[in-house]
Amino acid sequence: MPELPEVEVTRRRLERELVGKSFKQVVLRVRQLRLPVPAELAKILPGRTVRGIDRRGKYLLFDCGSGWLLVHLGMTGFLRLLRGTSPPGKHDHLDFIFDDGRLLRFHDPRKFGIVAWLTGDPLQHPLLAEIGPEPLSGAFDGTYLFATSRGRRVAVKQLIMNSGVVAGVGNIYANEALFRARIRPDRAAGTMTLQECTELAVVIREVLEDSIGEGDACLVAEETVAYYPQLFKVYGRGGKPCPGCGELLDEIRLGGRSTVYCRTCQE
DNA sequence: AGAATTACCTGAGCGC
DNA sequence: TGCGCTCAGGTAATTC
Repeated sequence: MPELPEVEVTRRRLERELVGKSFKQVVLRVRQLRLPVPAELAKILPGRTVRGIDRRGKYLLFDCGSGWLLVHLGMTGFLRLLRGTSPPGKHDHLDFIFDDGRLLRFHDPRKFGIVAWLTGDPLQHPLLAEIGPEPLSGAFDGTYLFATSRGRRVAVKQLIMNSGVVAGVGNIYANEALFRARIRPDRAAGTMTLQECTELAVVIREVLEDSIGEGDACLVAEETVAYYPQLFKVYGRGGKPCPGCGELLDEIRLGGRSTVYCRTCQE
């Protein structure tokens, strides 16, 4: 389940490997993802060079000159970089073949991903225009979070998972950040003090950066997927001892999402 | 406007 | 062995 750190690690690796390379061919096998993959990609991309790769939230943006290839990995998607030809497996929906023989393969069993072609300013595209500040940027801090949360009764965890509030914070890192900030996930967002908002903004950045660091450190040769459960203090550990105090962790559902916290350490 | 709910999709795990 | 159910969850769309 790619979250922001996994997407960022993928971005860094692909940036190293693909910038300067040109598309030679695009193979579309399954086009029905969350949005239909435009068939024109097969005509638009060949001959274009990857000038750079950016990220906005969990979206990857391949700068192709006068247009952008947008990729979202959804829940189960990943991009695999191969050399030469390789028979596609189940759920290998798209291949991007480069002029140096490299093959970038989009794999996504659940088909929640998106592959789209954007012209004009990509940040003005409807999929990206309403996304909140990047959590690793200076625009996301305690002052912003405090101002944004005033008067809102929604649970803190749901607030920070709202992509319009802050980009790219999914269920795993929302749980982890709230544990680290010692804030209960079901607190009404508007009850947070400025100090708590500041702490929360800091730890959100920390959990994401820690995970990115871990991913950078153990990049495997072919895969560009990353997922580091050894870093998780609470996610997936409901009913097990709290790493802080040893009490058993509570697991509840918030907005339909699995939510794990320590009733002793978080308030 | 904010909050809650639903839809999209497949594989894994479970009870029977 | 297999059927039906629930769960996993990012995000857009829809409804309240």
